[in-house]
Amino acid sequence: MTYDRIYQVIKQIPPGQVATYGQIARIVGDCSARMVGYALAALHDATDVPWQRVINSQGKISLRPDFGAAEQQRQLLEAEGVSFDSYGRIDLAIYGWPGPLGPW
DNA sequence: CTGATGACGGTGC
DNA sequence: GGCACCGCCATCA
Repeated sequence: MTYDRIYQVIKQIPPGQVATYGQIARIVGDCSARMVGYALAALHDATDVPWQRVINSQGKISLRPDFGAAEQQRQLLEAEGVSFDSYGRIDLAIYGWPGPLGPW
């Protein structure tokens, strides 16, 4: 699985923190954020990957509300202590994942 | 094998 | 700050 690399990085995201697609792509070594997004799109409900902690550079959920996953994602993050603003965005300056090794 | 598509990012206007 | 275009690579028809 080519996405395994991406999943491994996402699994390293600690609770209460979120990471952007670009962040993941950068850590993995692949600059193509699309791969990260597509990797998550291939996920299923029963997965060990905390996909809810992966958001776009805007700090928002890219998923359309059609699937209802966005709502689930928001609830999961709120349960971890991540706060959403009135725009439904996350403050990356606070909850942004610094990286697997710490402050980058 | 070719073409189109997709949970995006960055840059330019 | 928002919108348009390009690139990037795996997957599907």
